[in-house]
Amino acid sequence: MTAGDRSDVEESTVDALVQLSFLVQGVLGRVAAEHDLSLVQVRLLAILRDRRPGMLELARHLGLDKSSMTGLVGRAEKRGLVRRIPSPVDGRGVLVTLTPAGRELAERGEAEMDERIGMLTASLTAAEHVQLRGLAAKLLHGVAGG
Amino acid sequence: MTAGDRSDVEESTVDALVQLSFLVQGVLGRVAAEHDLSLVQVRLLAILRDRRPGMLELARHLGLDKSSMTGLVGRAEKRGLVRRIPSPVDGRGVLVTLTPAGRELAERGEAEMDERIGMLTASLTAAEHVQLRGLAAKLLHGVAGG
DNA sequence: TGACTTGGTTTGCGATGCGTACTACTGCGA
DNA sequence: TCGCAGTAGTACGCATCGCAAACCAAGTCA
Repeated sequence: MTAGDRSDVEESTVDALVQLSFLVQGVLGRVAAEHDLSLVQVRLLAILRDRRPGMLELARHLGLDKSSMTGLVGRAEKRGLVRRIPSPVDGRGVLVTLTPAGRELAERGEAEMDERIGMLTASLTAAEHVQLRGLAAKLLHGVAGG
Repeated sequence: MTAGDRSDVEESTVDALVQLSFLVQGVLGRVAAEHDLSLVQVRLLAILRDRRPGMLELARHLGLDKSSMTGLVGRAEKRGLVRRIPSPVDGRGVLVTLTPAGRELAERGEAEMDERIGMLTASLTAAEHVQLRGLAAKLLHGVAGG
């Protein structure tokens, strides 16, 4: 083993985590595709549900280059999901906001994803739900925290 | 709530799961990118580590169209990671196999991913490792099992 | 005012993935 | 043995996606 000091037990945890992530992303991707959306588009709409950011801020949130945003927002705008509004405080700036159609799609999509992912966890007991949330929180924390 | 019969507690489990999957995929994607590979390429190499499938079988494993495989394998071949071998039993068929360079990259990449994902779980106790594997297994099972 | 910064767009490039059409080989029945 | 439906792959055209570099216009600051 290249990472010689990691036990087999830990390796298999890694494996479980990776497989799980592919499972979840697969479901998300499939649901998104049913609405002719990519995962990035979904995330875009999700962000816009409670914010009205500029292009640069969006790029930061999505981990994309600003030049990629132009296209992403442009395509979403062409589909009538999103609108560009000139910033009232900065003549260069643009604020991106959901259209009613975009909001509707965002909400429907989110509900559907909740449902479909929820189906995965349907067989878990209440205690297992708690466990899972706890573990996820701990893993997610480890990133921000240290 | 559209999915009205799902409790808030369950909703937040879904959220945890989704966030976790993005976290893991993000790490994987970053490691892959450091080697100029996409996640699909990594999966391709991983499959080839212990198999020598045809294009169609590969497409099934990766959930891609067969026409997408031509390009994927073609690019990998151009980079010297993979080789196409005419099938000995089927004149139409092609077997895809790792070159030594491809195998080397696949192994190094896998080790690195194990390590990087392992860093996420480093703070978990032994008991939590067991929990996590158990939960993942249960979720993954639910898919195949029904 | 002039230099620099900053928010966005444009352009060009390559990767990715799909659908369709096409080629070549297989297997099978008459 | 011939002929034909089915199968494995490829080629092509299209759209999305993401990056990098060049560029533009509006703000900032000395």
